[in-house]
Amino acid sequence: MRLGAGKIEGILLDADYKDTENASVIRLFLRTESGIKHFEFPSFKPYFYILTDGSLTEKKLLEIEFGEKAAKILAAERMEFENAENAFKIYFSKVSDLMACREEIKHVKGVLEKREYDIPFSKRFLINNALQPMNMIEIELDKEGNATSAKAKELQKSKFKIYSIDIETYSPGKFSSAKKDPIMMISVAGKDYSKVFSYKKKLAKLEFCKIMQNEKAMLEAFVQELKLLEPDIIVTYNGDQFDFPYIKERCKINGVDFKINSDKTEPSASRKGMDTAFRLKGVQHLDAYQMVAFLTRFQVINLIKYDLESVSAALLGKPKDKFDFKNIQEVWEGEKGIEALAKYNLEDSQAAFEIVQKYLPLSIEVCRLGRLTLYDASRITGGMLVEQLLIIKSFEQNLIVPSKPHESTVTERMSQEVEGAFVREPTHGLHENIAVIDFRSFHPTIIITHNVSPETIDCEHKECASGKNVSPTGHYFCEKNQGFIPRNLAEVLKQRFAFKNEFKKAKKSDENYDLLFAKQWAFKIVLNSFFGYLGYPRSRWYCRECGNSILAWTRHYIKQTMHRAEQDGFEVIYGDTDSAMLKLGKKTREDLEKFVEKVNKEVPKPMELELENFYKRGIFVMQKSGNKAAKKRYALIDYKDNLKIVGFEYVRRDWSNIAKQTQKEVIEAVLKEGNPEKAAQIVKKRITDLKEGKVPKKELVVFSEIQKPLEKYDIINPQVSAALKARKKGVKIEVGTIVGYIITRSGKSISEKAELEEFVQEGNYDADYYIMNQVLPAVERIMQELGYTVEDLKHGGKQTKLF
DNA sequence: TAATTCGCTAGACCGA
DNA sequence: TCGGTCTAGCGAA
Repeated sequence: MRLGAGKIEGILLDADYKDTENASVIRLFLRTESGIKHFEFPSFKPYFYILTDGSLTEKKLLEIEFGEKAAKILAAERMEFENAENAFKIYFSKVSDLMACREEIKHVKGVLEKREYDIPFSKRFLINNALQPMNMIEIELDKEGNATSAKAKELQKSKFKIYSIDIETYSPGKFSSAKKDPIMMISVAGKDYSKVFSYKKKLAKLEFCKIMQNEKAMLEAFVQELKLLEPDIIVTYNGDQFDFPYIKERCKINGVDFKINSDKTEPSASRKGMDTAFRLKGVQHLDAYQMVAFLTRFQVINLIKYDLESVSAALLGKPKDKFDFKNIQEVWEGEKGIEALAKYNLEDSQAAFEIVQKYLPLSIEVCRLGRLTLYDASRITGGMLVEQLLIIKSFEQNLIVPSKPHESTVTERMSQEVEGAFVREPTHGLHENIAVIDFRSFHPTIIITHNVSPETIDCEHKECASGKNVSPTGHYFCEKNQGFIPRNLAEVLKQRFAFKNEFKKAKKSDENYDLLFAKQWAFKIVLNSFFGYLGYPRSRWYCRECGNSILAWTRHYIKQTMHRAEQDGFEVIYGDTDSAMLKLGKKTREDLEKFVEKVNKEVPKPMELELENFYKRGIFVMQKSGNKAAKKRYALIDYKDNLKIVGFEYVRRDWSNIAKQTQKEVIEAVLKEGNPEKAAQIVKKRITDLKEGKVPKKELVVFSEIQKPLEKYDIINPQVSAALKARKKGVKIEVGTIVGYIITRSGKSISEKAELEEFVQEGNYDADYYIMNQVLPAVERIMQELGYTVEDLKHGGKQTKLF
């Protein structure tokens, strides 16, 4: 359609391919000055590799027919790879021909293996042409308007057109069903833009409402508006599962064209792992719920609950009022309070919009790093991101990519046991003047230091078998040739440190502050995912013995460091995986710094021990049962009075606020003020409040995730019991639902007493439970270290002794 | 379709 | 009714 040769610039939004009768053709979607356009690349053909015994020729390959349609290889080319022999690159006209061939090629005489046959065509194009979605690219067009080349342009700060949408649906029964229940309203929010589409006349007086005749007209107006706005990104909150499939179904029922893809076709749900995702072509669908899951996976954020209200409150500091959906039917039909519903609908869109604004830079860095569309980048896992990066590196370094393992291999790999890290049993009690030291990027630096890689393990060189890369497991790694994994990981590590340093120097007011934060974090994500990927059963670069060797080295190095510290006169009080806690005693900070320096002269580069911080005071407690000090739970306070609480109930979502808050205040009184009497008073006060029935229910909620279908539980614990009761009342409980429950006064066992928060009246709580099973256990072992018993705590101070 | 192990704790379940 | 065992969930690294 587009005629005339020339160049076009634009932001790359998407890549896919289109099938014509004879060919599969790559298309790139660009945000150009005149809107979102797509361009076709007919010269790029689908391909994969075969490894042969050397007996095959190009001519022979071209004669073979595959599948029912007798698909043929378009062209075959001999290839030279460092890590494979007698390889051919075989091209096809269509992806369907490739698929037919890859099924049958193993039966061709002379073919030993197929490789890179499962890399999607459009992803292949982005990888091979070094194209980064969400970045500027330049395309060259020939006279017919076909694109002949595409190349990345210089990095630039991009502004995207982002609009967020949300729907409210009619739900006379328990849940809405797209087949019969209409959409009541649709909100759209963007920068300086707010609109709600509906069809209730009463809403007309709200300036942001656009009122149509009926649902059909509303849907038409909404689709029309999207076409007009032409966003680069459409944001939803759970649009993968709910909004988009629902809108699509309602459009179908009402006979409305839902052609919002940038190529004017209808979008559809696609599989993404176990779930379905909703992919748009060109314009990118960014599901903020998926984005939040992504941020959680990579520990950028840590939230208790993942509904939009909680996420908005936690990330934006804006608590949203929850609409009372119990009466939604009356509201809609009687129109009483319907304005509040419209406002609520709009606020949902706005909240999702703002969440995306805040974290989009990180997702965009992942797009660039992995040459992934925003749709893919925002839903990717750590393992998949590492794999993508290694595929890119293989292409750049002229290496052929290993295949994914068969299912039987995966099962076998899953059954392999691996010994993990070392955790030292702490010295319990209250300690003063503590230093925490740790190895920065421990796993990655061990991989690089000892050249750990699937191709370097137990190499044929005799010298390597007794050299510096012999792991405590007995396996050894080549000293002569740097492995694929360490080589590329070293590059990631270097970039991560560079960006991290740049970010540290940056000021919040700097223009590129957010960008630097995103960059260093994106590299951190990849860096930390490499080790897991080596031991991940579906990995293409799986190496269990590599993983075991790395872990054996972590145990070796941290124990050695602790030993050295003791030799130098420090008291080691704790350590976990990559860290050690030292009591300075009579030693000075300078002594400690010298010690760190000394260790760093001993350990090979790029391994490095760092001083994390000095702490004024710290406390370690005993296990609840068993006569040992508890690992992975402690509290520290630094010299600026910052508390660091680790592992305790305070950081866990499955404890009530009242227990957590009391624990925090107790820790504060003990560590900051060194005042256990005050701590005892705090506990006493809480017990009194509980007894008097004064405690508001939001302080009593315990959160827990339902991790499997309710029927599948062998043991009915409190959260399952509460969930089962709630389901009967019409609450939707799915795998992954996080329920908040309260222990009430009605029932015998704790499970019987558990009810979802929303069904509990203020004041209806089992005070005894909250005293004996929440508040006291949370503070008991802390106070025990200071010589206080539970009885002391109940009375608000130490009981006078008889003597 | 999916990174891992180590560790702690609660509360149900179950047999004596 | 008691205490041991098991299921379940979450956090540290």
